[in-house]
Amino acid sequence: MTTQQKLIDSARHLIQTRGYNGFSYADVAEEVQVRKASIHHHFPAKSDLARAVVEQSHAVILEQTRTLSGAFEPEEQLHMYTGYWERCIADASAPFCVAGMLASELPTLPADLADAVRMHFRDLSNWLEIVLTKGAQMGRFELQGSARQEAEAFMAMVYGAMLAARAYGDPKVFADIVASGLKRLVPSDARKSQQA
Amino acid sequence: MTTQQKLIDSARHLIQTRGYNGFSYADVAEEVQVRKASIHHHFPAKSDLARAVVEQSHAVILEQTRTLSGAFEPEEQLHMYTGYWERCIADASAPFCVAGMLASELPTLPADLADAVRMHFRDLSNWLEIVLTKGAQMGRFELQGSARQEAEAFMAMVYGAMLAARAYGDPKVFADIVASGLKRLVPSDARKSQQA
DNA sequence: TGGAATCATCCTACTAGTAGGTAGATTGAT
DNA sequence: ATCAATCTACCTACTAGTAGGATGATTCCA
Repeated sequence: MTTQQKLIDSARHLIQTRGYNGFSYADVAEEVQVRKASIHHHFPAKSDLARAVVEQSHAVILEQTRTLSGAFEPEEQLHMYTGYWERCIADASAPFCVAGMLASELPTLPADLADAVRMHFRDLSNWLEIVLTKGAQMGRFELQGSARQEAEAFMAMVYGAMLAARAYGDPKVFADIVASGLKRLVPSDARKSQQA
Repeated sequence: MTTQQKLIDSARHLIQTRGYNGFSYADVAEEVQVRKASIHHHFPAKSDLARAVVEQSHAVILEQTRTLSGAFEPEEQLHMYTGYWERCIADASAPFCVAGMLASELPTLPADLADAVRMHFRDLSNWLEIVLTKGAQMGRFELQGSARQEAEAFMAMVYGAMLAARAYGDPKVFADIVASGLKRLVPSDARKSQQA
């Protein structure tokens, strides 16, 4: 793996656990075992490094949602999305979404980095809206508001669940909250026939 | 107002907008128009100041929920709780809950401050659990899991909605998400009779 | 094929500025 | 006379970022 990628990986982990204002080039330098000046060679400013982290995460998610959308049913897609985070949080490999962490710090971020964060949220909620719309058309989901509203609400619950899991120091909290959120989308008659 | 209270108010505002790692004694000193050393006289360490902020907010919320619980119906109580934040976010006076902000930074916080944050979440979810239980007994709410689970999910959605509103830079996002969350708690037959 | 120039990478050494925090003097009310 | 509140002046540690040199691989060209 290239030094550049090691730097991004280290920065990602540090942002997830400590936030943008909570880590320094010195932290990255120690994790990757290079000098601070070497980081500046690859990423002149701290915001460049953080932006690279966000844009790479963004690209991965975009690719994965594209792959998922052709091959799986709407409810499976949602379940795979939440399941991904469930595993990340449970094994502590990624205890928080990078964009979620940065969103809480948004007012303090350099403009270019803030833009990258906003794009993540825009694309994620767009994808959720599409999945929910499709699921509703197929009769798999029962929406109570517009697909747009339900998508925002679902996304909010996922990020709120991450926050709660962190506050309680318990990954199970995330799983429980998200499970109840998924359950609410399933039509009540389908739920009853499953229970029977 | 005492200098001490001015310091707490300033710190609260700074934590809400910039987070614990995003503000310094120099920021507070400028807002309150005193020297840094004067802040250290009242709050020897930064974590002491932040803890005072959290504990004061905690006390206010505890008192308000106690007042509410005797005088209002469960659905009114929830509406007043979310309405409080709706107004805070809309007029930008308090664009984020202090404890929510600090929870995202939890791994970087001094132990005593982290404990204070955890207590806020514990008490808030306990209150929500009581309100939801009462509402369910009165037939005003239709819970799909245990009251405990529903309380955690509701809380997660409120905090996720704050995050989303910040990401989009639009207070209306918070209002929309929370409205859909409240709607979901109302039994479907009550909803139908309202629509009719 | 044998340099010679180029370039990316990484380094040591440094800067100016800011962080949280301390020592000790001054003020003013009780 | 005491004591809380505030101040000036300072400290050490750390921040992001820079200047410029060493290394080593690639490319250009005679």
